[in-house]
Amino acid sequence: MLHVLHRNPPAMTTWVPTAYRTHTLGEIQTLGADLIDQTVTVAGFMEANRGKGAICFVDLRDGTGTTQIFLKADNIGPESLDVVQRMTRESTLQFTGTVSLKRPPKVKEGEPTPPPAYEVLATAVEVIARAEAPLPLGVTDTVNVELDTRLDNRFLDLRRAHVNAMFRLRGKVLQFGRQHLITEGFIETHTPKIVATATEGGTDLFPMQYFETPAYLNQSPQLFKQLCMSGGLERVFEIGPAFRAEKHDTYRHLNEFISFDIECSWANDDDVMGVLERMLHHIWKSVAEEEESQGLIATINAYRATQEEEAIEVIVPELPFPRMEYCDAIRIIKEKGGTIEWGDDIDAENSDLLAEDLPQFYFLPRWPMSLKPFYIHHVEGEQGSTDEQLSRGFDLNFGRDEMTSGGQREHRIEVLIDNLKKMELDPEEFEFYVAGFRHGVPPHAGWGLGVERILMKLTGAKNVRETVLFPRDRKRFCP
RNA sequence: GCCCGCUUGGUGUAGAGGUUAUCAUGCAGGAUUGUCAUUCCUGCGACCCGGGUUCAAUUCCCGGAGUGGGCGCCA
Repeated sequence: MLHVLHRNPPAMTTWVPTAYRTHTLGEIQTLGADLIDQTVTVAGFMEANRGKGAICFVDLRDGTGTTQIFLKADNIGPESLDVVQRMTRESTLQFTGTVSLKRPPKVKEGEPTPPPAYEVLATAVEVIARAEAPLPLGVTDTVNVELDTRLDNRFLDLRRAHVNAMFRLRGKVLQFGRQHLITEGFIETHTPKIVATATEGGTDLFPMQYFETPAYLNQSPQLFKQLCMSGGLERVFEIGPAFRAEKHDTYRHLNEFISFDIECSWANDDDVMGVLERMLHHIWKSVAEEEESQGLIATINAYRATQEEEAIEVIVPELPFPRMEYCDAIRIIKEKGGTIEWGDDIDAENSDLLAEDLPQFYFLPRWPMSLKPFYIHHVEGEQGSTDEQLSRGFDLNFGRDEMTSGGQREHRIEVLIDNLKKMELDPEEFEFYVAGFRHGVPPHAGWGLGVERILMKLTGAKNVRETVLFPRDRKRFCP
């Protein structure tokens, strides 16, 4: 039932009364027994009104839950009653009244009686903003709405319980991830988003004007977080936007996304894979165990049930995550009949073959150096099956989808300059970066994780746009 | 960028070369009701744009626009 919203705030949250309300609607339910007969002022969106006669019921919704407002002509006056009865759905209303125990619904014999609920017996109403009708999309309607229609009217879409839950869950995921990294000694940083140099090779960037000079929106915090290592910050993380002007159009790509990045000194690729799997494990475990997060998942599942979609289940991944080295991945793909040669990138079709046996998280370490960017470290003597140089770069996949790429970074300045030249990049253009390696630098490693892709896996979203408030893609940058 | 599909009331859909274009949801009005996905009655509201074929096109063909899926690339 869609009206069962799992939005009551956790006990630790304090909702201080504001100019427009003395209590949240969630509080009316959670504190109801103590509030009986007290006068309260509440405010919210009118989800529905029932009753055209001498009485009327309003389902009022705010950010914490839904509560029924009971109106009787005797209490509120015939004029106010009429106003509410004629009110359009999703209008914002403010009610003053007394808290009372809601009469229990009639239940069929044999069915359990629901727990006590509370309502507000209204004595006054204030229309704050009347909603125009019809709504571009129904907030509580059971009809399916296409993603494009939803995104055009995102503010209304967000009022839908399962969509709202998605973004609350997004906040939770960021909170749990942040929490974990802090316990491992990482500090939160921010790197610039306006950059002078093409970050990793000069393509696929959004150009912009910086006063008199051309500049770009940064595609990744990569080079700057490495400079933090040279600066002795030792362990940093950043949760921030990255911009890529790639003209892709798929369920998992955005032109602006939030990158969850870390960089860690005195560490190699294996060390930061450990950080990554511990962090993801913590996020999944927290979502699976924390009451409020479970409520959000339940809200999403309640909606999925109306769409006849399978319920999502938060399966906490076991530590350590499986590791499948690049060479083994190539071998397995070939065994399964996939078309691939050593040195090729692993395309979607071949990823599907790997995902048959590894449907959840797994690491793909030790890619060929030729497939990795200039800043990735390699160890001489580590050769693949065709004798070519392996790198210390890795990916983390969830089934067929790439979640993360990371690796140990090249801290040897001669090798770094050599890499730049081999990849036909001009070391001069990267002078601001290369300079950071001239006066001592710790070996270091790190990764970047797509927050939206994590959310997709957690919530069963089939399109990454579902996990972003106002997604930017090839065709959309408004709203 | 390439390949494939789709476009019908506010939303989401069914459908046929020709009669009043289906259903759900919604909206308006009414009856009933301490309701709770209320129920019942009445009404409202749609064939993406341009061209072509045809006696007749919303339906078939071509083009455009929009949109969805797959791929490349990536997080």
